[in-house]
Amino acid sequence: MSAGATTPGRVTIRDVAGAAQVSTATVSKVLNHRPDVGPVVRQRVLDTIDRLGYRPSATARSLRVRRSDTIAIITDDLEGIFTSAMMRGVDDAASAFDVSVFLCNSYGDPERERGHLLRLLDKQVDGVIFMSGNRVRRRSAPAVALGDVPHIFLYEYSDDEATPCVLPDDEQGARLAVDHLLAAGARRIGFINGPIGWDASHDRLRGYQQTLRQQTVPVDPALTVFADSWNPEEGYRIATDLMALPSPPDALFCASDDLATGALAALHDLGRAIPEDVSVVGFDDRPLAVHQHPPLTSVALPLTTMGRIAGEMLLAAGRDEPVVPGVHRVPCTLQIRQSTAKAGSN
Amino acid sequence: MSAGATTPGRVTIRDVAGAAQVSTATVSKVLNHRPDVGPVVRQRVLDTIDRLGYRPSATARSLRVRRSDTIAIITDDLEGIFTSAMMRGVDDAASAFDVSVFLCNSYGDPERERGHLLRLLDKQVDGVIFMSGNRVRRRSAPAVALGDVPHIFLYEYSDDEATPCVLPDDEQGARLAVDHLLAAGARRIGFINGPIGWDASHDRLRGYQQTLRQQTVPVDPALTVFADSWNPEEGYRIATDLMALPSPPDALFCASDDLATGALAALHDLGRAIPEDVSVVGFDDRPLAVHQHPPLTSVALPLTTMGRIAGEMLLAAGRDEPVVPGVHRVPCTLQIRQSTAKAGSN
DNA sequence: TTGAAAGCGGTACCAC
DNA sequence: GTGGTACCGCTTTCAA
Repeated sequence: MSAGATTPGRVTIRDVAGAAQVSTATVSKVLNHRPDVGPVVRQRVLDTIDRLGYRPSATARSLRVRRSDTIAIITDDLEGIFTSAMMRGVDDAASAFDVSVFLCNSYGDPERERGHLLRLLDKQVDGVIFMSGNRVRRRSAPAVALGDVPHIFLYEYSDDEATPCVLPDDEQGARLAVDHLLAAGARRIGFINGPIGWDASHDRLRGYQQTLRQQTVPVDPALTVFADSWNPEEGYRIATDLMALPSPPDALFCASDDLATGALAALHDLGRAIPEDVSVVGFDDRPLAVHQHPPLTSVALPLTTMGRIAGEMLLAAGRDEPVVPGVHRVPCTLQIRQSTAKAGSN
Repeated sequence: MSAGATTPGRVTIRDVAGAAQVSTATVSKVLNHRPDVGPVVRQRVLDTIDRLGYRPSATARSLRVRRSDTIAIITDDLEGIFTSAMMRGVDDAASAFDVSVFLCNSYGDPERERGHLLRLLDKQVDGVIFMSGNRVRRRSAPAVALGDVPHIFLYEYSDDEATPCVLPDDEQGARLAVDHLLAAGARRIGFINGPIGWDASHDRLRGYQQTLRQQTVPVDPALTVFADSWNPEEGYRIATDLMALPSPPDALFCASDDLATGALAALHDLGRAIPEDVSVVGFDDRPLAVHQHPPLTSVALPLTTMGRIAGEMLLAAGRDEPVVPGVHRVPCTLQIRQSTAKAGSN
């Protein structure tokens, strides 16, 4: 048998040092890619390390260097429809840097958030992402003062302008949709907007109106309706109303895929052909969009990208790289499917 | 100013000891609710602790006691439709014990799983949950030998019978559905089953057949169809076929909500009234079920409960409590909505 | 280039 | 009941 760990449990840096005939200091230097180790000694240490299957204890290291190579996500809604895509983005960024991610669910309750935060601080997390699982809204400050622990808001924001926040570019997303509909020949675009209480609704309305004006298409206020909820039922109701107008729309821009599915159902019931009679575009590009009849063109929220950016910013902050405070808007993209007519096909 | 930490950074156990005129050993005992501390000293220590706002370093503690009060979830699909509900269950269980949860996404890639596991082991995790984000399937052994770190399979399983796994009781779920349909007066229940490659499909078929036999209702093989996928398109196709039978079904039991939505669409297109002409029940009880027309009765997977149970079992194992190996089936529940006729209303 | 040794912040054994 | 102190496993001066 080769010389190995004589200690019971895990093999430690001391075992390696012993077996390689060097001090623990030297092993540590090799581990951390320090230049001040002779090539032959370094190689001997390296060999010993994998002969013994040595793995440094992250815990011991954390205690020393006061970093844990760990970040955390605190979300108010773990089951929110947008949660997992953003989490994946964060996870991707973290994994790329060998950083682990804690997941915490606060249920939107400051007391729970506080509990999680304290525990995270005790565990030396290197950063925290506060993430909303649903539509963007302002939130209050973190339930615990974070001191010098970097943190970022993801899909939500607060009064504190100093801490960065990452949001989708709703206005630009709306422009994408309207541009596409105009190019497809639409001239009267009905806008089934989200409820009036949400920031996204206002941003998207701005994008909608600007694009029309820019293309010198008249903006008819009767064509814009704020829904009472983001649900299909509202989409159905509003689409029905809009199509009953004396001069009905030839396209519908819906602020969510759910609203759009309701609108599709309404158009079916009215016997309108999609996209021949009226084109429909949704917003969010959730998986259900592809299963509609016809498959739904939709503005995709850049959720995974947002998560990745938030993760990268946080990790950069941890490495003392400069971090830009304020709002970071990530552009949406358009997923074109069969619910909208092809360009020039009016 | 009160006597406080004189050291720069965080306040440590030594600061508390100094300020309270006791040894660090005593502070530690108070922290850990050891009985061998006098009441007056204990109180003095307690007071000092919150006067100084002292919080013990979890990292230092972990190093000593070789526990991190941390568990991990490794999933093959962070964005799977069932992922977040199970995660929430795990999170609830963990939070109740002041344990934090690492979230890792392997993308189903053993190499990534390996990377995550090594990192987790380095960080002294107290346990690992391997979780599938989609339908239950057999998986290979963990990509790294876990030694004495407890682990559990959640919504997946492996050959290794020694490690516990937590699964939904698909057979019982099917019985629930069929019982309900029979009670509602159905006599010819079409079964739009999942694809044949999935365990759930076979378990549910067994439940379906057993219930019929038990109630002495004839089992017509022509009424059971394995779908090619879990998607609505398949549900539409198969429902159409079934309704074209010489003696068509008076109820449809669908193995997923997606299949059920397809079936609903088919029935609409055929002009059949739901539930008057035919009752429909889905499986999974996803949020979309409630938005169908009519709202869909569905067998609910006990996802959050499963997550909670897995979390609790894992934590129990960490505290050396007995853990039952083998398969743990968690019962499904039935969400009754308007797509099925009321009992006795045939 | 290499190593001895002093911590990081707790815990727990053992003596008093 | 209370305290002294040797660790847990690693990093980091600083001297040789």
